[in-house]
Amino acid sequence: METTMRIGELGRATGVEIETIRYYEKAGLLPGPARTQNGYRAYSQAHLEQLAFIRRCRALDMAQDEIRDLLLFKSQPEANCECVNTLLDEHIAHVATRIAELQGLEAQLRSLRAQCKKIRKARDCAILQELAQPDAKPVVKAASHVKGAAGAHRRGK
Amino acid sequence: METTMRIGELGRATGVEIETIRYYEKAGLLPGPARTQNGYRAYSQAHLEQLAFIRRCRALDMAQDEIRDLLLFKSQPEANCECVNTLLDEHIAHVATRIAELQGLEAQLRSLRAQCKKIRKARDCAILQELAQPDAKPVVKAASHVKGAAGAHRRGK
DNA sequence: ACACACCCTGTAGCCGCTCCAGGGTCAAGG
DNA sequence: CCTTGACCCTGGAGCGGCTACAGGGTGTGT
Repeated sequence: METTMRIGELGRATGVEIETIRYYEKAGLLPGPARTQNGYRAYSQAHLEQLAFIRRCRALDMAQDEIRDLLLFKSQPEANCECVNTLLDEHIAHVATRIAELQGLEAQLRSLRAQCKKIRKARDCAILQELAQPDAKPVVKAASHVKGAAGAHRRGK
Repeated sequence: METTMRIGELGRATGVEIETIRYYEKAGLLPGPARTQNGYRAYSQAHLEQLAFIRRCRALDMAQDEIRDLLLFKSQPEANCECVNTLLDEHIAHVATRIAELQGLEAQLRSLRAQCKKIRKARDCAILQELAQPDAKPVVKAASHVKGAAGAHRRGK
């Protein structure tokens, strides 16, 4: 009676790449499903739902740790949900912080860009000059603040 | 005449960790310095300036590729600086895009959070319920959009 | 003689995937 | 019966930008 699906079907149904699904299993986010005789993964409806849940959390930029916590809460219907609220609040705070950082960054970048309106020799480029100048505002200090964030949002593929 | 400094001094002077400096050398951002008899790195003033330049770029969240390009332009004073401007414009665009994404995210998170005002049993928690619901707006679609960005700004240490 | 601060190389880990090599399984078509 | 092709498996490497550690050498002071 239980309809099961293979990994490819599950991937198509959720829009998740096969390799990512296997990765979630290895990472302990998605429980390992039953196997058919030939060793293929046989997923149930519950797996599909959990995978969709994971993806929605990821779409909200939650880390695996956070998702694991949420899954745990979900599996304990009698627990009280304060922790969920707290987790979400903290996550929102992190996102807000990151936005503020990036906005500061953008302002700096725009002011830097405004230094050079016309095309000149690199030697005279005000942008390169400013980047080379040690006394350029608290830019360097900012580095430690942004720490761990840099290069994060890199262009896809 | 040339005052040289060891890696520890350079680190202190720039606020960059020793391991990071060695990493930049390996990554081709900072040229490998002369060595003393015992094999210690002996950095010149030029190294210090280049490292500071790199850190200012990193503080502006530029990728290593971008920094390498900038360093190249800097080393070609006769080239024209249009490329610098273009690079910066693209970088600004990326930052702006990321900000917009995160703002959308924040709005979603806040509306999700607003679902649960009081503390209840996890079973009844509207947040968990909404995350479990497949038809919750185009959240899932957003996933592919944010792709490559998730988990990026993780809390430092 | 020893402690201690500093330096070296090389390797592994973090996150969230993504991709690849090298194989097995199974149904349809020649 | 054999091949083709779509699908599946495992295990490992790679991305960026570091960070941390193991296991050693060097140089100064007590």
